[in-house]
Amino acid sequence: MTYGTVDPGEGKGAKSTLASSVYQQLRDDLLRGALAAESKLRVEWVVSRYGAGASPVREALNRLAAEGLLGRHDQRGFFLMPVSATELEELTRTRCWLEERALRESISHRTAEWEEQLVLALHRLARAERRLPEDPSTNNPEWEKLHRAFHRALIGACRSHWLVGFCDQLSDQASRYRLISQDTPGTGRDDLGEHRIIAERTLDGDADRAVEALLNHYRLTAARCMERFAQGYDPRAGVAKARRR
Amino acid sequence: MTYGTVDPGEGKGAKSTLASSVYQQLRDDLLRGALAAESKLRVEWVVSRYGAGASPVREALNRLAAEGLLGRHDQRGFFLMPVSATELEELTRTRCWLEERALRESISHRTAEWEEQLVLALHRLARAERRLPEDPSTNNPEWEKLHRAFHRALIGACRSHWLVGFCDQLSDQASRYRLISQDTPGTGRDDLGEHRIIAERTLDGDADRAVEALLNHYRLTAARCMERFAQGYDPRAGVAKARRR
DNA sequence: ATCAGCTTTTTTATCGAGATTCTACTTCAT
DNA sequence: ATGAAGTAGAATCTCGATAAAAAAGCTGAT
Repeated sequence: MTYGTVDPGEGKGAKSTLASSVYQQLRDDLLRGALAAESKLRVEWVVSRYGAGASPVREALNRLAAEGLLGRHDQRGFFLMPVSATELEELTRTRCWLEERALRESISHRTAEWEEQLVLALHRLARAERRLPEDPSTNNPEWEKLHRAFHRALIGACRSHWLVGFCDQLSDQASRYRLISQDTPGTGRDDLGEHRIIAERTLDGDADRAVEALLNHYRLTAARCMERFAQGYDPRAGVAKARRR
Repeated sequence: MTYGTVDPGEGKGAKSTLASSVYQQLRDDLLRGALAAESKLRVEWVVSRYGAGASPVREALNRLAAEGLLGRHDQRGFFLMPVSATELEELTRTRCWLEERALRESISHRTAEWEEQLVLALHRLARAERRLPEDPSTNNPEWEKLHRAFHRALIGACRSHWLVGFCDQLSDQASRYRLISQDTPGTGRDDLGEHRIIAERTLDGDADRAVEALLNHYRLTAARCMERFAQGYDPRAGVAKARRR
């Protein structure tokens, strides 16, 4: 009847805390779009789902709220941030501003090591399948990871961990929209080709055209989400009904 | 002599939670530079200082860590983020990138209401004293608040709450550096004049020159902090002794 | 003296119960 | 019916105690 009867060992998290473990899992599920249907996030529900006490769960929720993936009203608990077309627009706009700056700085301060990292990231991305082989209707988490790593590598030489962090944060938000809206790849789009062009121009030091390709990449993705959004997305996720105080 | 022995009702925070209250107070103290001498932040210490249980305190610490004001190592607690010259440099650089973009967007999407807010913010700032009248060696919290409000108003029309949030975050960090290094105003610097010029050029729609003034403003402040830093700042604050793992 | 290994002390992280606050529902008067 | 007031239920938030982990202290051999 020890404390963590089942828990801390569960899986791999050898020396991490329960709070961090819940944080990670919940975050993954958030980005995966797995929870977008519910607006309110009751602590008790999270507790029973991830098998941890209220205290670590609350810590995890607080972190996620500070990151903008959840919302919080004092004495009224936590809720999933609603999704909307205008929010997606604002998100994309901001993302383009920051990523442009980051990419330009990266290019103008490039190092040999950074270039190698980028080549590597592209290669790995090329090797991965976007959809799961066994179930082509589901996104491949491995691809998602490599995709993020590629974009991360792209701006890795910008000499600002702040800017990198902000881009990551926006990237998380964008992922959420993309996976919620079930953006189906392959439909008249050459994912790999787009990334290859971005990398090529970047490695060539052609900042203007690299930025152009990168921004088009983001805007195209956003536009496709918007479509799905408009046509048939169940708006249950947006029900947060921002209540007054 | 505890802080809020009588706790939640204390003062005005009628319907907020203890966690939020601790968060606010601790955050203020962090920015005020009041705690910079200690590197480690023991939970028990915070508990006894702010008069709340461990759970709300931990929630507050988690929020602050997610914001970058604190650091955290699993199973090893929280610590104050160390300060350093290179970090200040990186911070300033990032800040200039983001604020430039925000100001340009604000100017090119300006509205009458935004302009009025800006005029108002400048007026209020002009009325406030930077130092406390009774003790000229201490910064006036009221001025700090109005100063922040001014810069916030400046970028208020940029149409991105994300960008505004990022700028706020960097602004917090910059405040911390400024107040830690005890940047003494009045020494050969016309604070109000700088802000007035920024506002004028902004209201004139002269984006290029407004940005120039704004960035000079930030860079000058950073340079003054750096001086203080180099000459006589007690580096106890930076002792975080980045321990491996 | 120095360092590995063990013991003690300090600190962090977690749980379970209880107090407080909000929400939903019922009742009653207009 | 509509709306206000009161009540029962559910959820959030908080505390105090306890387990787990890390840090500090100690012993003894090389």
